[in-house]
Amino acid sequence: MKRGQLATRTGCNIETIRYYEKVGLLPDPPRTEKGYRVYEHKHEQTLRFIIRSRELGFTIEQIRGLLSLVDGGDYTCTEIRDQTEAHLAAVRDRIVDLKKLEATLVETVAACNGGNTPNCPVVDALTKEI
Amino acid sequence: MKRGQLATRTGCNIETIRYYEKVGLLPDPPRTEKGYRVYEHKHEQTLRFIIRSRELGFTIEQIRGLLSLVDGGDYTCTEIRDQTEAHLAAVRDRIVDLKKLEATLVETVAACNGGNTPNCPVVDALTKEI
DNA sequence: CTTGAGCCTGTACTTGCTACAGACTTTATA
DNA sequence: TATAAAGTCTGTAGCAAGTACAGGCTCAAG
Repeated sequence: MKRGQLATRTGCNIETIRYYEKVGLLPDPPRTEKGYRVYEHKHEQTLRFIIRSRELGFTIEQIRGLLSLVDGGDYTCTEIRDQTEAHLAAVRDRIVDLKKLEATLVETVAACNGGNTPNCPVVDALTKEI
Repeated sequence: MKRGQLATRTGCNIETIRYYEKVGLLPDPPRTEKGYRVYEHKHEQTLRFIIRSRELGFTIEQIRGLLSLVDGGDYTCTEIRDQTEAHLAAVRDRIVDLKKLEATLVETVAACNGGNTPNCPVVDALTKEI
C-alpha cells in the first residue's frame, strides 16, 4: 500500500505520515525501485496507535516512549498503566485550570452592564493583575 | 524605563516584550540617542492588558482586536462583552472535550489488571479507533 | 502517447514565545 | 580614570506538531 492509501485508510493527513516517519515514530518503510514508500499492515497498526495516542493528548515524546515499550515487546501492563495514569493526572490538572479560567471569565462578563458606553469593566478587569 | 525594568515590573520575559512589539501588540516605544527603548506608563498598562488577556487564554489575534477597540476609544461595553463571551464558550467547549478524554483515560486505566504480563488492555485500546 | 493523478524531496509557514550570538552602551567597582 | 560587568541592541534559530506548498518524477487510464 502506498502513502495515499494509508492516509485514506487511517484518516491521517498524508504529510503527517511523512512527519511521523521523520521524527522516528513510524519506521522507515521499504521502497519500490523508484523510491515509492510501501506500507504493510504493521505500519498501519502503528500509525493507528500514534493517531489514537495523539487524540488522547499524548505528546510525540510520550508516544515514542510507549512505542519503544510496546515494540520492545518486553513492556509490562504496569509500565503502560503508570504512564497513562500520569497523563490522566495532567489532563485533570488542565481541567482544573480551565475551570478557574471559566469562573474568571463568567465573573468578568457578569460585571458588564451591557450598555453602549465606553465604560467597560471587562477592560478594567483585563488591566488588573490576578 | 528601559526594557529590563519593564520586564521586571510586569513579570514578563524580556524577549517577549520585543515579540509583542514585533507582532504589533505593543506600540514601538521612543528610543534614546543610542537606540535604547524607553517605555512610559502607557506601555506598561498595555503590556499588563496583554499579559492578563493571554492568561485568560485570548490569542494574539483576539488581543489585537480587543486592543484596537480599546485604543480606538470608541469601543462599547457590548462589543467587548461579546468577544469575551465567545471566548468563554470556547473555553467551555475545551473543558467538555477534556472531560471526555478524562473519561476515556479512566476507562482505559480501569481495564488494566496491573500485572507484570505483556498483555495490556491499554495497548489494545490505543490501537482501536474511537 | 499524452494527460492527469499520485508520489518524491526539501523547505517554509503556523502560534507564542524563548534563547542564543556578536556587537554595542551603560553602570559599577578598583 | 580604567576596566570589568551588566544591560541592551539586532537578527536569527529553535520548540511542538503538524500543514502546505514548489518543482520534479512516475504511474495508470484513455
